[in-house]
Amino acid sequence: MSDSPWKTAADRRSEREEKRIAVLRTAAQAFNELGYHATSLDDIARRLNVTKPTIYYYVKNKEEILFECVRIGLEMLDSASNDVTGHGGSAYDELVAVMITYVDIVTIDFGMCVIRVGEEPLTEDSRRTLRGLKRRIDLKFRSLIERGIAEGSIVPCDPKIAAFTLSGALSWVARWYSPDGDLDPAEIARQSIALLLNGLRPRPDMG
Amino acid sequence: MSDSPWKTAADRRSEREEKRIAVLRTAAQAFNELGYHATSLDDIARRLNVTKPTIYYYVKNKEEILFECVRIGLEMLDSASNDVTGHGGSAYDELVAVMITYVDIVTIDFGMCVIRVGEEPLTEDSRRTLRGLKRRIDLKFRSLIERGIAEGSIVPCDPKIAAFTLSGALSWVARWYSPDGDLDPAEIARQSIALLLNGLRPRPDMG
DNA sequence: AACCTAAGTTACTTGAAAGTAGGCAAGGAA
DNA sequence: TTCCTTGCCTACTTTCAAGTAACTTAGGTT
Repeated sequence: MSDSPWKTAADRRSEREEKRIAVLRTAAQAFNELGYHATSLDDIARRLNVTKPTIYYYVKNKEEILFECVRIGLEMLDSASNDVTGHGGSAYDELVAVMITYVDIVTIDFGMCVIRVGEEPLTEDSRRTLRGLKRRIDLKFRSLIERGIAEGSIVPCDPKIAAFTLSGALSWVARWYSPDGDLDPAEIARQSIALLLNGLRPRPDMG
Repeated sequence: MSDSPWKTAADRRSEREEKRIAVLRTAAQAFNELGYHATSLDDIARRLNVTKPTIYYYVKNKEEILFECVRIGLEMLDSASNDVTGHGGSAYDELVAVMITYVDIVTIDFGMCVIRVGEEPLTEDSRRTLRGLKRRIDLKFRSLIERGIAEGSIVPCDPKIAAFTLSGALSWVARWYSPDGDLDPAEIARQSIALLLNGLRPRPDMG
């Protein structure tokens, strides 16, 4: 690692990439606070201490910004759920691990953008691409549930509806969670997941 | 009931009110399909076979349309949850009944608008009013849960997080449910609620 | 007959935000 | 030195949908 004050071409490329990510992350935060339409490119630029045309130096247009935010959020969810898989645990254990990381991701910028903003403002083309990603995540949930049912570690149920119900309960956290509130994401995740695992009805067994 | 072809003043008043509701309901459907911003007043007018200024004859502006759609949806949720209460059942039974009607409501126009569109496009003033209504519904869930815990019909848990988790799981139905799909709302409600009540973990007891 | 009101219409204004044209400064390259 | 590229700016155009002005027509009222 040289500490030369001069930048190589590679340095400049990665600086540019960092700035692009900063644009996206700042936009994601603004979208999450104000909504997509209520956020102007001037707003985003102001938060970055630059002007609007600078934004266009890093991204094609506003639509691309949202598309990328949601795509990154979905990639995070997808890869997190893959990382957790195949560590030799039961399907039940893996599902729990996936659920925990799911909450972590949807409570911060890109992940939150997936839930709060969604793909509604995008063109049909972009939506199709993102739906593909969503589907992969959904199938991950379903297949874990199916495996769990087969193993006996998960109660028999319709895996499709169960997957929607779980992801719904966890996604919803992104809508009401506030970093200023008195509940931190880890605690929320713990309790919500406990409810989903054990149900509202008391169990005679204490296991 | 006279069948005179002439209309009384009361007739005309109620016809006007019906038309206003038609504007709101049509708008809600369009909002649910396309989103608030992607729906122009011209779109709504076209669906009603009139022109845009006609819409303004029935409502003040676009914001009022959304406000009313969400307000009506929330009123439906609130009054449904009150109707169900106090029939002498356990808190658990009442909660189940509330959950069933909750799904019914959020899968059709005004109710769906509450979840799919939300209040993000509104002014802070309107949002405050609607948040008040939402809070009442949330407190209904919480108090049922608290009562259930006290009675022993519901498992001990944090009522706040539990209420959010339940309403989240059920609200999410409004996001993926499609009338064209092969799952009808009653079936969805039955299965999701069963999962929330019993949990993912198998129970040794078959009760 | 003269008039009013309800319920529409056509044709316009307006405003906000997306997106663009073109300039300028700094820093390395020839 | 001269020139090119990068990165950012000021100032502009464009677009699109919300909202409005002012007319029309049909019925009922006096």
